Order: sequence, then structure tokens, then C-alpha cells
Amino acid sequence: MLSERRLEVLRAIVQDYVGTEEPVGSKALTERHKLGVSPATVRNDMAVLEEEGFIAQPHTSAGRIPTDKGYRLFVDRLAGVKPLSAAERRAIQNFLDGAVDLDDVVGRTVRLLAQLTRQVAVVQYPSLSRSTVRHVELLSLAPARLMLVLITDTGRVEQRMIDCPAPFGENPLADLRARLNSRVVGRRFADVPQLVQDLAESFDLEDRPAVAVVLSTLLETLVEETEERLMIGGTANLTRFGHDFPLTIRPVLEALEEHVVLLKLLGEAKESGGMGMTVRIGHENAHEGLNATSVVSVGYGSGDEAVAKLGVVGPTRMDYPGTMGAVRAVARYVGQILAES
Amino acid sequence: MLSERRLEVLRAIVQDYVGTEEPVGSKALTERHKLGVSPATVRNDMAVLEEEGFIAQPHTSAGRIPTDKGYRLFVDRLAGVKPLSAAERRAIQNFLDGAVDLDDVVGRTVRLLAQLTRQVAVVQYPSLSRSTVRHVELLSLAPARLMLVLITDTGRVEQRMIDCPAPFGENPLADLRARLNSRVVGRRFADVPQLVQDLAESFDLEDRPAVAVVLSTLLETLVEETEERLMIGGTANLTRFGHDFPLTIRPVLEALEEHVVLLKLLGEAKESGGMGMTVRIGHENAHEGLNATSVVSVGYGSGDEAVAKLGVVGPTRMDYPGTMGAVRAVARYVGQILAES
DNA sequence: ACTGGCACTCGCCACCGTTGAGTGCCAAGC
DNA sequence: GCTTGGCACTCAACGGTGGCGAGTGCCAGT
Repeated sequence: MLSERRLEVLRAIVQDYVGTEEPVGSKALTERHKLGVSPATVRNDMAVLEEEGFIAQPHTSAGRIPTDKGYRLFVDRLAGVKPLSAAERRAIQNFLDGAVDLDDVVGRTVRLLAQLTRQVAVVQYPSLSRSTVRHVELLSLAPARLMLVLITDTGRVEQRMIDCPAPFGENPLADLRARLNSRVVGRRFADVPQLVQDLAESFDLEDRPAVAVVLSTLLETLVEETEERLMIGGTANLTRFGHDFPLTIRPVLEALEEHVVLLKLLGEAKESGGMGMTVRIGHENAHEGLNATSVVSVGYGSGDEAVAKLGVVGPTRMDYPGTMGAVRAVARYVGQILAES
Repeated sequence: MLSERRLEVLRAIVQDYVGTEEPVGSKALTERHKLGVSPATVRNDMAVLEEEGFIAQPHTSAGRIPTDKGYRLFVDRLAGVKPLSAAERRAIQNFLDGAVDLDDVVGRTVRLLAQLTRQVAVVQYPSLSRSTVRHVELLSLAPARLMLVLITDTGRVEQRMIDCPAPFGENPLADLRARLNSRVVGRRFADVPQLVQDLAESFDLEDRPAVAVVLSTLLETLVEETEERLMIGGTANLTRFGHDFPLTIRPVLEALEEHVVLLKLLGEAKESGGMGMTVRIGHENAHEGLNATSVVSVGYGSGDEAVAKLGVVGPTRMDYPGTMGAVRAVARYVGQILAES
């Protein structure tokens, strides 16, 4: 078992290493932190910590650096979440207020988070799957061509072209529009398929094929667009990574471009409740390109339920308390903004 | 004046340097290219080229590398546009077909262009300013709350919430919707303000404030959203830049995140006609961060007029003929895709 | 006008000894 | 039984040195 002091040593190592980016030795440790013991003692503790796999030395006779396992212990037991300063909180509010539409909210959030943490920010668009239908609109563009517009309670709008098998008159169209809305407005996406199931039957025989196409397009939109979008920013911060560049950031940039990977990453981070913060460190990330990075993510939403995730991607050697504080604070404010609009 | 052979030497230098990324000397040149003269002669030519500012040496007794001015001459007079192979053209078509909506088209284009050129791709969304109105829709979300949906002929959809000063009945709403559409559908954005100018007057006095709000919101949307969006991709290709990393790619990544800068960059590239290809080399780019990069851009559009730009950003040391070929080919295919939809 | 020859420059690399931070171990002390 | 000071050892980093070779500029000869 690790004594209290050994944990303290680990904490000190993590803090120093995060600050200096250089392996930290026993002497420097005792000087910077009042551990109350001599370097020799610290050396013994370090030997134990190394044996247990929490720290490692890059090469013989260099200082120690934390391993992924060491960071994990640090995050789980040694570090809290550093709350933001009043000034920072004010900055967030100023930055986020004044967003005009959903794109703008997400865009501002990404920039804000990147700036605040000095890392790469990832913000998922509010997901459709948990939201409800605010309105469905059908527009006739040409005799046999419709446009379906779906509006969600998070302010998102999706549109689809529909080519009908046969021309579709204005009256049945208005009829369909009205009935469709009366059935699905305010309902959750997941419930929609069931709610429109028998809608086609109440139409004239000649119109049924067209109605069927409309309905299936609607369902398709609901399913397809549950596939989520996201926005990233602050990639320039990657250049602060290390000194051995191309090898380090190449795979990260590649991973960041594969939005599918990122979405999976955010999606998997669901432990400890929907709104809980998740920290995945180094090799805990399934994607190989992100094995040298940590991902801090948290759910956010307009209500008490999370509708999407946001987070940052940075080197495993990051300021976890600060980053977690910033991520959590931003998520809260974004939630507020969404709830207001 | 530069003799024919000197130009040939410059061309050879550019080609070799682009291939090897290393300064090229007189001996290597005569070996790889059949210039028909000895290294000594080439050395004399090089001395002249250097005096004229087309090439430079990184340090005494190293080979020469082209300067921005040298690349400029190469692009203007020595290099053509390399057409794509049949296989590449087929790949483009396969890749671009099957896009379901505008976002998808743009997204695929970015990935395609990045892959094809192995550089950073930038694609501007089809601009609203030159497009026409396909449909305007007004939805009643709550008694005094409307949603305005604007659909363009390029498939873009913009929406705005409107809070009315007073409740607005279904009938006047339908009326407004019908009249609005009859006036503006098929018209260019620029003409809309004039077309709806006196529309409010034909409504009942009590409804006029609401109508006025709707109209002003519409106009606002037209103006605001003429501010264009773009998508970028292939940033991982930046890691192939040079060996002296952080300094090189940092400013580029920063510039790429400032979409405003990129839009200006694309916007300025309008010489030689709307659809003409523009190449801006090194310091020709106003933005400092892009002083070590070249930008190859071209307009694309569904008709014979360009509605937006796309291009790539890469090191000044790039394969200009190949890049230009790829950019032009992609622009053409995207134009076709847009015209079909 | 082109060419071969020649002396010169200078970045690159491999080698080498020095330096210093950091370690592991051990015997003595609290 | 921890803790501590001492000590020998290791090894990355640094700076200097010398040889190598690619590349240049100049000049005299054809």
C-alpha cells in the first residue's frame, strides 16, 4: 500500500512535471515542496512508486515522469477540480452571450474552451436523439418535389429534398402537414416512428405513395441525423506539445479530422452519470493516435439531462484540475445559454 | 533578359527542389536533366538567376533554392496545369457522388481535395449573395413567435426566430407567406430589399408592425448570412512541411482557424476572371502566418458564374502543376454536382 | 560562349572528454 | 524500523575538433 507521504510525492512529481515539462529529481522535489524529509527518503519513495508503475524514468539517471497510471491516480485521488476565478467566469459569460444561433453558440464555445485551456477544444452539437420536435414543415418546390424541414427544440434545423412518385396537391399537403405536426410536435425523436405509423392509411389511395415517401424520409432524417456533428478548434495549441514534433502531433491531427472517432470517444465517456466529467488518460483512449493525449469531457444540456458532450484534447502532461474546472464551467454556461433560447 | 536556357535551368531547379526538398547544385542538375551543357555553364546561369532574385542559397557553398519570385516565374511562364489521370478523375466522381446534402458535398470536397493534393484543403460554402431565393417559409411556433426559414437555390437553409410585437393570426400569416414568395422566389438576394419594400402597406394596420419585423428579419438574414462560411481539412498534411516544426506550422494553424482571414484570402483571389485560378505565393499572401505558404484557389459554381471559392494551402515548395490540376478538376466536378441537385 | 580545372567555403557528422544532475546502495543515527 | 548523509556510478547534454564532401567562384584555354 502507498503511504500518505508517497502519495504526496506523486502529487508533487505530477505538479512539477506539468509545470516544467522536465523529468523531476529527488533534490529538486524537496526544494520546491516542503515534504519535511530528505532527498534520500524521497528517492526510496520514488523507487517504490516506480516499482508500482506510477512513475518511470526516461533513461537511467534522469528524473522521473508520471506514467498514465500515475496520472490516473493523481486525477482520481489527489487532485480536485480547480474552480475558475471570478474574472474568468465573467469572461465566459461575456464571450458566450450575444450568440445569435446554434452555429454561433457552438463556434463561440469552441473558441472559448480552446483559449481557456490552451488546448484543442471539441464541442458536439446538441444531439437530436434526446431532443424533441418543435415543428415539421413541408414545402412544395415543384409539382412532384417537396422539401421537408425539421425543427428541434435545441434550435437545430434539418432539411431534406423529397421526390414524390406522383404530383401532390396543395390540399393533401396541408392536410399531411397539419396531422403530422399535431402528432409529433413536442415528442421525442425516439417516439416519432410509432406515432406516425398508421398515418398513411387515412389518405386517399392515390396520395398514399407520396405520403409514405414523406414519412420514410422523415424517419430517415431522424435516424441519420442522430449521427452527430461536432466542431473543433485550437489546433494551433498542439504546437506547444513537445519538442519532437512531427511524430507527436501528426497522429493527433489525423484523429481530430476523423469526426467519427471523436464522436465515439465522447460517446464512450459516459461513466459516472450523464453529466459527470470523464477523464481518459493516454492509452485509455482506444484510438492509437490519441495514446499520448488525455481527453477531458463532460455532458451539457439545456435541462437536467445531457444532450451532448464537450471537452478538450491535450497532452497527458496537462493541468488536470485547471482543465477540468474550465471544461465544467463552460459546459454549465452553455447549458444555460441553450435553456434560455 | 533571361535566355531560354536560363529559364530551363530555373525550371529544373524548381522541379528538383520540389522533389527532394534539398538545395540543388549544379552538378546534380546536369545529371538529372539533359540540359546539354556542363555544370560550369549552369553555375554561371545560376549566378545570373540569383542576381535577378529568382533563386537564393541558404548559405555559402550550398545548392540553390527558388525564391518566391522564382516560383512566380515558374508558375506564370514555365509550368502548365497537369491534367489528372483517368483513374483520378474517376475517383473524384465516385467520391463526390452520393452526397446527400450541402454539408455533405462540402465535407466530401474538402476530404477529397486534401487527399488528392496531400495538402490543406479549404472550401467555401456556396455564397448566398449571388444565389437566388427558392422559398421563404414562415412558421408559427407560438402566438407571438415565428420562425423564418429561407431556402436558396444552392440548397442552403437559414432560419431565424422572430418575436412579434403582437400576436399574428394564421390568416394574415398565410397571406404574408404567399405574397412574400410570389415576389421573391427566383430572385437574387440583392434584389429582394427593393421587391418587398412596400409590402407592409397592404396589410391591416394592426398587423403592420409584425409584418415589418418579419421583413426586416428577412433582410437582415440576407445581409448577415452573406458573410460566408467555410470548411477546412487535411491539416495533418502540415506535418510534412519541414523539419523545423513548431515555428513553421504554428502560424499556419493559427491562420487556418481564423476563418475570416481565409475568406478574405479567397475573396481577394479574383484576378483573371471569376472562375480563373489564382496562385498566391509566399509573401504575396497578406497574412503573415501564411508567408511561407502558397495558396491555389479557384471559383466554382453551379452555373457559368462562380458562387464560391475553393483551394489548397501548402508550402511554397509544392508541386504547382499537379496541385493546380487537382484544384481545377475538383472545382469542375463540384460545380456539376451542385448544378444537378 | 562554353568547358575543365582548381582553390576555397562551410555545413554536416562522427568522435571525445567534461560536466552535472540524478540514481542506488549502505552504514550510521534517531 | 524509518530516515539520513555519504559515496560511487551512470548517462544525457554540451562544446570543441577534425575530416569529408557538396557546392561555389574564378580563370585560363578552346
